[in-house]
Amino acid sequence: MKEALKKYIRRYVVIEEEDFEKFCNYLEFHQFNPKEYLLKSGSICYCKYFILKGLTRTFYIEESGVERIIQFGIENWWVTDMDSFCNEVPSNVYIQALEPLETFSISKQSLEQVYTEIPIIERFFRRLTENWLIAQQKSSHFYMKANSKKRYLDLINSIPNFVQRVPQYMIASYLDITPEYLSDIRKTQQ
Amino acid sequence: MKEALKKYIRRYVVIEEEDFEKFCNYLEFHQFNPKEYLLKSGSICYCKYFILKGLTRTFYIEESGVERIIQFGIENWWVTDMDSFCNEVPSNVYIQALEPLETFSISKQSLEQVYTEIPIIERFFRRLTENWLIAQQKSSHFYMKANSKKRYLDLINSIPNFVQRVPQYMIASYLDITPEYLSDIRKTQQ
DNA sequence: GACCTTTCTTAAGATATCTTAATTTTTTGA
DNA sequence: TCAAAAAATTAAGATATCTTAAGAAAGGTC
Repeated sequence: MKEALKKYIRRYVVIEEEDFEKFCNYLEFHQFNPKEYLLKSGSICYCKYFILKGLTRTFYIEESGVERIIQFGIENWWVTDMDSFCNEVPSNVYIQALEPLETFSISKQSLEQVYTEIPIIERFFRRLTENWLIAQQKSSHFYMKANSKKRYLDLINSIPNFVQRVPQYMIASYLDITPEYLSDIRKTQQ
Repeated sequence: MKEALKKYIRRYVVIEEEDFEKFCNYLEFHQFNPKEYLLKSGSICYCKYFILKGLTRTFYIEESGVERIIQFGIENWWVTDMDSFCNEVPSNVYIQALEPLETFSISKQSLEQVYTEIPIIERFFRRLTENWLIAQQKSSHFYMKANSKKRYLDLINSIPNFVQRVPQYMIASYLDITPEYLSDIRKTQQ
């Protein structure tokens, strides 16, 4: 189980077994049922979660009451609300399990301690954050220049069989289009 | 001149004079004239630039030939192409001075060395990147839910007298709308 | 100061996407 | 297994934004 995490970390840094084990001592294993919340709007996000198995969505609720999905989390992904986690401010998003979920979590407090005790882990998270930023930039530029259809095609091609795991109206919400229009796109597509 | 940078770093971490001075030894002072390029598409971005004075834009050119501005850089801002810098791949953006520009730059090679020699600087850049990510996330969510007019009003309110420093068609490009439509928005606005 | 270039504005028609509302299909839970 | 709830589709009319094209204003240079 820890192997997946080790492999993941080694994509970013060279880490000794010993340091990895030390890091693992700070992690907690946590399971969630579908529809259960890892985080609710209004509370502070005190953890980062590494997804071992399952699927999450991160969304906020507009004034109009509409839910907007801003991120999905899948296997080998860290999920958290960065703003709330880093700045210890109340979150305005929800993080919810969509499938039976298995995670490792680490608290902010632990993580700060880890950064000082195991510098290679701070390096790992620095690089991870850099890559996350790069991905976020790319997707937001792609989002700007591509129309809805291209965004949809991009999504279904980027993560194989991801679309099957999530109801279509959530895909629409993530792509920032209405479910009706997504339906339209799919019709003219096939 | 170094004071601005020191002050900036101290917004993120507690740093000793000594460490700061050590870090400064790796920096190079660099000036650019308006329209001069800090980076051109196709080449690798080997530096991060800290802007002491002036203004930059980062843009790419679409297949259609249209320039799309994805970022402006102003005083007390680090500019670089993160993807190209971190992964040493050819950039697909241009970074250009719009005003006479004064910067400190640091090369990737130096920076890697600094990370190992002065851990507090690695922490600084970790936190900086976290905050950058948070800002990027916020702006991309705002962008999604707000219409053009709201995006324009948000921009003119967020950085005082920024709009005066940049031609309107560049503002339009940054807001991802046509100059004609921005003109329209401004008309109905006042 | 006048001319050439760049930037900004105006307006008309075109298009992508939304809204609303009704209908059909699929999923869920008792 | 069936009824109720949730999700997906369809279609018509509405709206935000774009495209094109032309004219007006502003700025830079000899």
